[in-house]
Amino acid sequence: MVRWQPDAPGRLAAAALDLFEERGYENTTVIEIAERAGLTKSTFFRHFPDKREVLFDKGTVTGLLAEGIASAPPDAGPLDTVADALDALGRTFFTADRREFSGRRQAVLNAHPELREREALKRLDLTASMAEALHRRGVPTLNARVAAQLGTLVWEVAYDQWIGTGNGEDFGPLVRQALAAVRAAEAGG
Amino acid sequence: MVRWQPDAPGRLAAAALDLFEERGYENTTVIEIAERAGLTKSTFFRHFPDKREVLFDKGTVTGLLAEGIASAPPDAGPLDTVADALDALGRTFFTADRREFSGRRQAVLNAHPELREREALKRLDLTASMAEALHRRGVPTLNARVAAQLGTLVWEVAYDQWIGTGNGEDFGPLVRQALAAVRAAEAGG
DNA sequence: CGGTCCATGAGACCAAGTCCCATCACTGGC
DNA sequence: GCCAGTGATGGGACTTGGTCTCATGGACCG
Repeated sequence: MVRWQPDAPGRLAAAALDLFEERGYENTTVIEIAERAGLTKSTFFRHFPDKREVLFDKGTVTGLLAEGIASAPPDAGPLDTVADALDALGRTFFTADRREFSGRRQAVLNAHPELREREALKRLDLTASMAEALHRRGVPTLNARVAAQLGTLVWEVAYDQWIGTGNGEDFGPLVRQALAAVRAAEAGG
Repeated sequence: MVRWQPDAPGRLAAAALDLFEERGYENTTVIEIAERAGLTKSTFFRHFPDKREVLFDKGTVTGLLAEGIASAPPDAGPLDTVADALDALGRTFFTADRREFSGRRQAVLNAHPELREREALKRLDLTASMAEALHRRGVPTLNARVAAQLGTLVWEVAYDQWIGTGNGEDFGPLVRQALAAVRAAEAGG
């Protein structure tokens, strides 16, 4: 008989997602989230810096992406490097078992301005960290920023597809497909 | 003798910027901002939906940019269209007399995560509205999104230059210069 | 059996944000 | 000149997010 149920952060996140779906973000209290997870407000704020953050994970994606960029083939161009990193990220993070959760989460994020705002910040930081990682590979600053902007777009397109796809398609092919589409649009635009 | 001093929102914004510079965003209370402007908390929240918003203006930039895109020469390519719109925006909004204020404001934004977060949301919405405006001109969705991403980068680069420039250079030339640089980087990346 | 560690609980406290009602100068009609 | 309506402001109660400090009690180790 254990005293504490395991994985308090995970239970809090699950409870929060449930409640946000049921009553909406602003009609859900932190205390209610904590209670549904069998915990208290104190414990909630010990695991998450604020209410919004309960639906985000602490920089793991950013870190993995930066690693992926660093360890891409040295002769790859900037945008291919980013695509490689996204592909690797998909293998370790956007696995089939996470797809349903990601879809529910994304729907909630889209529906609530406060959460969209947090997501916007994450995306900005992600783009900046991609550019920085490319720069560390020797890509000139502005080229790195261009590739990061386009890479972010590739990511958005692929992620939307991944969530929307009914048959559980893998993330990697979707990335490559999105990359090709963005390149075509770039050439034609 | 008038009862109310004019331009309450402006006075609140000025007071807020002063106080954020002096003591930092999180060490400044909404009540203190209101008092410095000779007003009260009630009035503050009547003019701004929340504390962060006091340093942002209500969608005027987004609106002007969308207009600029709609009224660009019909034969211009997507990215040129965006650059045109940025140029027009510079003439009506980023005027020389606003440069010092913009610089102070930007320094404060950069220094405080909560404000950076709001800025990130504004930027995301701006990019989305650019893409939408381009789409209304007949640009295919993905081409529009690519141009919006690159246009946002052009804007960032030009805006940094504009703020950093000591001799009060006009916004328009900085936009064209940034556009050329981004295009060169795109070709070389 | 006893001490230490660590995740949690409890509750006071402050500031952001909402809401409702009072106030008071200005305006226009009579 | 008086009176009613309008609109920006003030005041204060109230909820909730977020911080902080201290207490609790099981687990692990000797």
